[in-house]
Amino acid sequence: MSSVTTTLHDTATRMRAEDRRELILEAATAVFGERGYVGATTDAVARAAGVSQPYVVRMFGTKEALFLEVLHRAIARLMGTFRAALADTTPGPDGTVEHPAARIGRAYADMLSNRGLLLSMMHAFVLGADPVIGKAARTCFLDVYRFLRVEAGFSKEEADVFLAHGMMMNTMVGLRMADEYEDGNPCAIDLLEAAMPHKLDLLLNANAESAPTS
Amino acid sequence: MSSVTTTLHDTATRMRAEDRRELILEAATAVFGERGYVGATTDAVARAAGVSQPYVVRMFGTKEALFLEVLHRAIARLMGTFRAALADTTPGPDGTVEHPAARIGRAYADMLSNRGLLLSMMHAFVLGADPVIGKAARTCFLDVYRFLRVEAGFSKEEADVFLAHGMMMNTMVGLRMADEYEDGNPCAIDLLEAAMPHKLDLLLNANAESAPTS
DNA sequence: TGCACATGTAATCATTCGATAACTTCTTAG
DNA sequence: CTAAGAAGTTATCGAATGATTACATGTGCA
Repeated sequence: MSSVTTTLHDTATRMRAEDRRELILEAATAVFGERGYVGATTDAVARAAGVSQPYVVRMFGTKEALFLEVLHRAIARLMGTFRAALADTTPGPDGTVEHPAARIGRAYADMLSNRGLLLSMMHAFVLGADPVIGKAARTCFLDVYRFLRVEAGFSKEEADVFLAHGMMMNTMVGLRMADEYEDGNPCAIDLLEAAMPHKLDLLLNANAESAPTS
Repeated sequence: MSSVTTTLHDTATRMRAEDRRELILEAATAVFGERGYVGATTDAVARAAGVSQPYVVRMFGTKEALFLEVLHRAIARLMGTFRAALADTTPGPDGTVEHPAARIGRAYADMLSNRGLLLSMMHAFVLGADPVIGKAARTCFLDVYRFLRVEAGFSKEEADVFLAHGMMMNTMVGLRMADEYEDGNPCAIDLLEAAMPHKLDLLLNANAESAPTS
């Protein structure tokens, strides 16, 4: 068995650094989302990515640099998804094209399944007091706001309502409120129906996905 | 000088444990709000409260127990403020009584000055994966939702909109977005005007308050 | 072929942090 | 006045963690 394990391990190693980097960033997004910046350990990221802890540190320099890259990639992916939704003007089954706000809102709901991505952002958003992470988080949030106002043409009020509901949904994800829903807690069911109209299935699917442990 | 310092120190010590407990909880609320549950250290709480680190640990048992008490006190204070606003039916200067939602919304805005209180809650809200803190955080959030629906008579949609904007404002506080506002960042000014209509002064006042450092 | 570089790992270090133990000092009831 | 308990500290420990160093191994190219 040992030889089999060793063989499997050997065949799995020796990846191009660029690809390994992606694997680690993917794992780090999940771990940071689950435990937050301080609570996540470079060792947990390494094990989730299947590499050794020193390799993670050496590839990104510091844990802070790794988190910043996770944050920037999360925002980049969010904005990429938004831009694609904004540009997608193919008519629906009824022949009409949805309003831009509706298309972007749907795109956001689709991202609910990527818990690590949204929660890595949220963890950054509550670390404004950190001189490095706080500054980066403010810049990222303002980038999203600017996109909504300038590129998507949202009014102040539209952008406010959109972002507010986004923060609300992120909070539901962060709280793992779907756990209470699945436990049959009637108040939680009521709350989630209120907060995630037509999007509950997406949240529950996200909840079903496994998260890296230990 | 040493004797003076010693004297001052001596006169400041020897408080009733109950009062000292309040001091520590107040300090812990600020520290947890600024650094989060994992990032906050019992030593930072102790120094902010003017006591030794082992005293903090022994009084509350564990850091986790201290955080849970901070969280529950924050929610209790929030709900107490909401209940007072709901019960306060004194007419305004124009002789009319505000709608309950407007009164509670104003009460929430008044709490923006207590950054530690709101952010300790927010940090708990993104730790849903923690078996102890996550469970407590879900229960607290559901208590607030139940209050809005049952006691304040909010509809599902009203509660959703209220909570969503609450999460949005908390995020602005967590991001220290007022720093960008004060730096004159036009996008930040636009965002804060959108997110905090008629409440910007309260956020900026909160920003002016000093936070415990080191 | 063989060497130079890229891809990793094992071992270890210094710090930090929560927690515990043992001790000191003040206060107060009898 | 004095013992007993309350209030609080100093010293210290063990575990966890980010980072560093040195080393091993596979791989492509002249």
